[in-house]
Amino acid sequence: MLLPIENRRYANEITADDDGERVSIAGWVHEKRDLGGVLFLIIRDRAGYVQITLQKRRVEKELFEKAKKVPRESVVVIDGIVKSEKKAPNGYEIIPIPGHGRIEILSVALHNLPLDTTGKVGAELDTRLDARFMDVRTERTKHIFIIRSMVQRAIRDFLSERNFIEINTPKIVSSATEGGTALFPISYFEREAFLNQSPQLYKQMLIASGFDRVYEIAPIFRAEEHDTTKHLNEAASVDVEVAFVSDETVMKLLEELIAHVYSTVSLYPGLKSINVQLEVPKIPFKRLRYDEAIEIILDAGEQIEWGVDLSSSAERILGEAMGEHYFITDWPYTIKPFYVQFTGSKDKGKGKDTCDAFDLMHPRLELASGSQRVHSYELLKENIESKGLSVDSFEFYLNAFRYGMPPHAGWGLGIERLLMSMLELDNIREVVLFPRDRRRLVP
RNA sequence: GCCCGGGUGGUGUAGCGGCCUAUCAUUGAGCCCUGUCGAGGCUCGGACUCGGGUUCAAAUCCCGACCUGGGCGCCA
Repeated sequence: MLLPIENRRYANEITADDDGERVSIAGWVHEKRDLGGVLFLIIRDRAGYVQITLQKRRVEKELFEKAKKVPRESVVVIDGIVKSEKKAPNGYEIIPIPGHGRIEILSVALHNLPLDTTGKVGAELDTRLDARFMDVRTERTKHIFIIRSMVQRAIRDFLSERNFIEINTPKIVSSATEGGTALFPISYFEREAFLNQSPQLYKQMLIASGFDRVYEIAPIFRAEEHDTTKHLNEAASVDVEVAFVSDETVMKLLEELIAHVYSTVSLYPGLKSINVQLEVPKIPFKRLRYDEAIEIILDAGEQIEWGVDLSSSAERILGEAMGEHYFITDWPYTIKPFYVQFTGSKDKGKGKDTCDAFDLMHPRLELASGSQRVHSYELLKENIESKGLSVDSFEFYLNAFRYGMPPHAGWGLGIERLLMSMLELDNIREVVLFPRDRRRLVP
């Protein structure tokens, strides 16, 4: 390597004040502007753009020709002097050093790029996903994924500050977590196994281990054939479980987490290239009981019976009525999983048995769901049986409830849904680098 | 899984029976141009998803396959 590439500066580490300094820059050739006697190369790195200016009269002929011929999106290193220049973008440009000046091409890009990285010509999502590596070179997409990283870091910071232990649970499992969703079967040596739909059972088992506050950020897999803008077959979930607390406590934790994530992201300057105005939601979020939600939906003229899950249009009606984040609480017991705590007395006598479960809703879609859990071995076993599931296949889980299991509550939050709702994106695939959906397995 | 749209140069599009030897932008090649920042000007190259059918004539109409966008269902 001829150039000091490892001491290179990022675009945002140079200013007009560095006038006269010798620097090296490494990146992709974003644009070339050939004016005949002067040639501008716009080099893009992770942090931004730097203009390299070559004046035909002042540089060696070979260097000028080389710069003129370098294909867009090629990777180059440039060694030059910073020159303060009002006419240049950002108020400075890099001038290759006379006599020593050099532009080294580290990797030549093919032409006929799969998509335009400058934003002049758009591309459809499908085209972008096929060439995702190049799509991430565009401003908007790059910032979406930097924000995704910020969000995950903010969540980890928030939870570890509150004394949570980050855990890792298996993604290859022997049986379904809770029924309901379809699982992907895989071959595990001589046996059949599945990809995990949720860490639910394992995080609860760790509550019995004495880790009284746990969380995991990990993929979940759902084999549903849905093909919509808000579903994925592989998604990322933040799962939290807390011992010795009620559902109300974990709801507070959840809303505080959401507010924390929003306020962290709202400071990010890259938001403007996604064209979104981020308002930190006010907490506490409104609480809406399931029966109140049903009233609102019926008042809007939509047919719905007490005891069923909410349809997409029902969710929309509620979203419009609420206008901001809200919780739906007191769900019918029959539509929630066996590990959810039965409320018991709240609606006694009405034949409408509820449970201590909640969903966190954004006006556009559901973000999270959680509950107070059953911690009695007997009750849990009974629930598994009454939901028509096999007690035998849950033995490994039930065992954890027989030797000292504290009361506990928790939730699972979809990271992609949080991101798409926060960034006002129409398609959940926008926030996944390499999404897995009904049709897409590559790249 | 069901219902409704759509597949035109690398990308994004116009055209929707004959005027298509297919529009425009961007990209690429070449030329002119010393301050561009969506640089500009001129020249050139590059496409009708595939298969079958209707018709004197198909990018255009019909059928099938594949791909794709949206809605519903399922689901988080």
